[in-house]
Amino acid sequence: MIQEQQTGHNGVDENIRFKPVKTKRAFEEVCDQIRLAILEGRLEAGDKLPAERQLAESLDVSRATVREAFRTLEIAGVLSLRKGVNGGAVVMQGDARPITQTISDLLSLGGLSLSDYMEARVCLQREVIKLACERGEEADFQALEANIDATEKLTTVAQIEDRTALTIEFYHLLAAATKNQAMSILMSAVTEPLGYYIKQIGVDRSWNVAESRQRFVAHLRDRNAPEAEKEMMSHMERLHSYMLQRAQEAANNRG
Amino acid sequence: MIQEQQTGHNGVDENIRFKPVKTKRAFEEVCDQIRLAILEGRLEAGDKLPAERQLAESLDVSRATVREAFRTLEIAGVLSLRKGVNGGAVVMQGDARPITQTISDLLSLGGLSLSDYMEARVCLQREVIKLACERGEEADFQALEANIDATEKLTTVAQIEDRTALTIEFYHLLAAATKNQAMSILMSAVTEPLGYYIKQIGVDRSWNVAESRQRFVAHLRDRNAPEAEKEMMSHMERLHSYMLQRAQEAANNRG
DNA sequence: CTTGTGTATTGGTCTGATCATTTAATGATT
DNA sequence: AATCATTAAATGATCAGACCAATACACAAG
Repeated sequence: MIQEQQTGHNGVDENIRFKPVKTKRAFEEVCDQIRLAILEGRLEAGDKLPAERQLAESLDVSRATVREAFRTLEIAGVLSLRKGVNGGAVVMQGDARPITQTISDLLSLGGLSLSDYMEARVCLQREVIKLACERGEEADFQALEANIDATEKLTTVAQIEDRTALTIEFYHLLAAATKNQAMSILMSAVTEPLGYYIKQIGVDRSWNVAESRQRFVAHLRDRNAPEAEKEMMSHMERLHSYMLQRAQEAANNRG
Repeated sequence: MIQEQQTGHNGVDENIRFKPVKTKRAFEEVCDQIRLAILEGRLEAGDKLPAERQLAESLDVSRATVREAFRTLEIAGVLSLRKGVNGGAVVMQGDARPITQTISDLLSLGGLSLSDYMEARVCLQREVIKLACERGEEADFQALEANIDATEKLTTVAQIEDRTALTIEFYHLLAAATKNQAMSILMSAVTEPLGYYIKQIGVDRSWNVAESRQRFVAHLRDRNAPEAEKEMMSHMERLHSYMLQRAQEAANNRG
């Protein structure tokens, strides 16, 4: 049963690398064709693809196959499917949600530990702060302050959902101040899954977040990256240790 | 056509917020149920779901609907579908590929600019270097050096594909040295799309990358993060300006 | 011009069948 | 007894054709 190591005695397996055989399924082929068309510029955002029935005939596959391909690309944020006359599959500009979804899935499936996740969040945040300090405009700072004000107004327990949404928005606004779309996307992807945990374990009410955030924004406005970073880091450290602790408690209760 | 602002004259639209109606499709409902089961721990990695035919009956939907749900979760890396006896849908630990795919899609669709993308890559790289300097072990450094050696051996034009693969692997190995799964995932997601561009526009052959990488690894081994960062940054700056230039040329040729 | 009413188009779902692949059970061969 | 080829059953992959449901546009009514 033990496969003998091929050590070159037949002369051709030193440099030849075999790739595992993977027969492609029909819907994957359709996906690839569409993605290739986009990559090569034959399709671009806003273009409408043929109707399912028509495309199925063109590609000589069943409608179900086209549907699975469309579904795949819809989930990926590449296509948008709309019903009705003048509906159909339209090419989008792409969507960051799949990234967020994947992070959430990895967290709930155990493919990613909470502590690794949160450390990465801190790392990203550091870079976001640097850029935001450099490029943030007055409008960005005002948006952040408006967000803090709005959050302070929501104090009742019933409003925890809205409060959480505002907290997440705070990080979005901060990321937007970097003027870098990629940083915004990554920061969102890494922030939104927090919402679930916050809802789950509640917030640490022993501590007023608003003050810390106000100081933070003031540092941003001063273009004082080190101080802004320090302020944010102490906040995040507190949040993360609180979350890890609560997660640990929950695990103990289960086990 | 201008909608009159509702200013409370009918008394009930001040505090009531309406959410847009969004009728969920059947397959989405199935997806949600499976994801919820995972989140609540009723399903976990390794578990096998009922066969399509059986689950369709349980949920009182058609097989096609179950299929679209399974397909969605398979693409997301949550499920693995296997044919044959004892096949079926098995829950996985999650997969980072959807993130990479999404970044690629965003790039090719124009939802993300090449320069924003590359800047984010630099930012992430900085953090990766910090952590790798802190936590990298001798085995990590040796793996990096082995990678550099292997890359140097591939010099012919025909081997550019393998060369590119090794370059991408270099960044994976570096990310692995952080001992942080999330950083590895993000770095991979942001590195792999490079492969396409490198294949497309070729490499800058006027410059020996291996030397730079060797110096870089030496700094890592010395735990000298600032110098390692400096070395890597100069490399990336060169690479990125080269890529932007070539991308610009390509755009000019098209337009 | 506005408003309501059809109506054709298109994605969403269902039913039911066949194909292809994989594994396990079976049986023949050594 | 061990090994190998054969067969059978389970399961995903695909196909075919039908109907449902939402949508936008044309058109009639007021």
